[in-house]
Amino acid sequence: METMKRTKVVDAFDASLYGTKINVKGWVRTRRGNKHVNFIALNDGSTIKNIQVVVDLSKFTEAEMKPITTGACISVVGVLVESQGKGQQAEIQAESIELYGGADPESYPLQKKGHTLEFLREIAHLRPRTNTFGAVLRIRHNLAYAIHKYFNDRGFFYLNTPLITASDCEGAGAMFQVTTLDLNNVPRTDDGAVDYSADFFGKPTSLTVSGQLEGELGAMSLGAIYTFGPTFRAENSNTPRHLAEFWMVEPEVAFNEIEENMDLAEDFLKYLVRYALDHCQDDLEFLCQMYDKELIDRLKFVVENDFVRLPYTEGIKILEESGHKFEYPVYWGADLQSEHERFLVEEHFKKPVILTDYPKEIKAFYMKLNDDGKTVRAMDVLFPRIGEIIGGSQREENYEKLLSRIEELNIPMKDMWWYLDTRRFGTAPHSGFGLGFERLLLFVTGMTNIRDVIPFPRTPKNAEF
RNA sequence: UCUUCAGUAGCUCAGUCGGUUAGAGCAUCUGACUGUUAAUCAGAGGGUCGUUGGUUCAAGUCCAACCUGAAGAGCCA
Repeated sequence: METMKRTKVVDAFDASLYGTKINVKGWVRTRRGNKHVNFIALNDGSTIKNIQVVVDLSKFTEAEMKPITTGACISVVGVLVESQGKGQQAEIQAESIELYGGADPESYPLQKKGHTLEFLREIAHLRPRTNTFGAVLRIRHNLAYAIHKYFNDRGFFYLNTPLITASDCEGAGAMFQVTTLDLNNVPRTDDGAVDYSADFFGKPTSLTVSGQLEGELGAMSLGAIYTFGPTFRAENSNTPRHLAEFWMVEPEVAFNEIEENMDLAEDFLKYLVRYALDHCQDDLEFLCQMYDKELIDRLKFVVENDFVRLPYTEGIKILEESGHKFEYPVYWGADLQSEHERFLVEEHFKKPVILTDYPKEIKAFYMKLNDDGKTVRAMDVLFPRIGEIIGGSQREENYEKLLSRIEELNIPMKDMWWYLDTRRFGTAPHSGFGLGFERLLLFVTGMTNIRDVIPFPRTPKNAEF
């Protein structure tokens, strides 16, 4: 087989290449035909499109063709031509084919017919070879890149916050413990407790549930930072919106007040959705056609319309006066349930809503108290179909007020002196928020289960791949 | 974790009132077909009916527990 430079499938639809000999490599999606001519649909992951390889069987032996089945990996050299058949622009007239690896058709689990998403979750190691997961994972990459680009272009610095933390009060749910102790022979102190002084860090440690507290340190020195990394929640949540390991984006900006925080969140979300529309057209069209006919219209709607900004108190009033029957009661001071959020976003306003100024009792200790003494400068961005996509706030910058909230809530702060130091030394107003990357991907791809927008989902009782 | 639904061929499903040999489509294999488009046509092979226990002359079917999956809820991003 002659050696020549490989052409990616995504680049093989260039009409200026017609008539030239090229080399493509990829995995066989289907092969069909008769005893004179075969057609191979070849995909290399560079695009959702397959390139059609036309094989004149008089030029190839039966032994050469037999292992070219769905799932096999081959390298093809041939002349790229405008397709003689309908259904594709270009095709390759095969001159030589090298088999890299066959795929026994009796045991290869992916067929050319459709599979359910549930079945594909059981073969997560192979599902990126499907159109759907190829599309989702290409969109995921593009949005990850867009996040870095957005912040970089605006002077934010990418801050790497720790994944292993010794603080047990990040305030966002159950944590996975990290230890090198022998669990079959745990060292004990005299009173029978686990002796963590013998552990790797000399104290109990966990996987982080949020980079926010360290992010605030970054904001109070570099001015504007963002984190983008994995976070871990040991909650026993079994829903289509929760993962035990997920990726979170957390910008934190010194001197931003809550209004500027909202401006940033809205502009950021619109930028990301616009980026996907501009750069992932083929993949979005596929997902739109196969799963959700209104997907692209909904994405455009979000980009083109202002988000509603609504104080919690007014939201409660709308819900109370709606006449709508809710399973959970609505009253001032109640945390909003999914049904309440959905009513506001999907039925009342019919567009994204930023809900602000929640009662302090239902929000985290670090949020800035309003002058009314009852509400805090929190903001949740609520999206249609997926609910809360962003949660954020202006942070309490006053040392005494922060300390009294910590005491009110009995938060163990013995390991958090470093966080309080930001308020002791050169404190300043600052704000930030957290965006669940997979929640964003649910919205942008139209997928309905969060396990289908991350390559290797981690959920209770599932860490197979 | 709670509620509901589901588990039958490699995949997607049907299986009546509990009844004697377990059904289809697709996939796979064999053959046919001179440009296919999830190709088409003909034939063949393929089953511990999630697991365990129970009721019954008889269980894929009824009962219980457990396992697994999904949807809704809670928690949250």
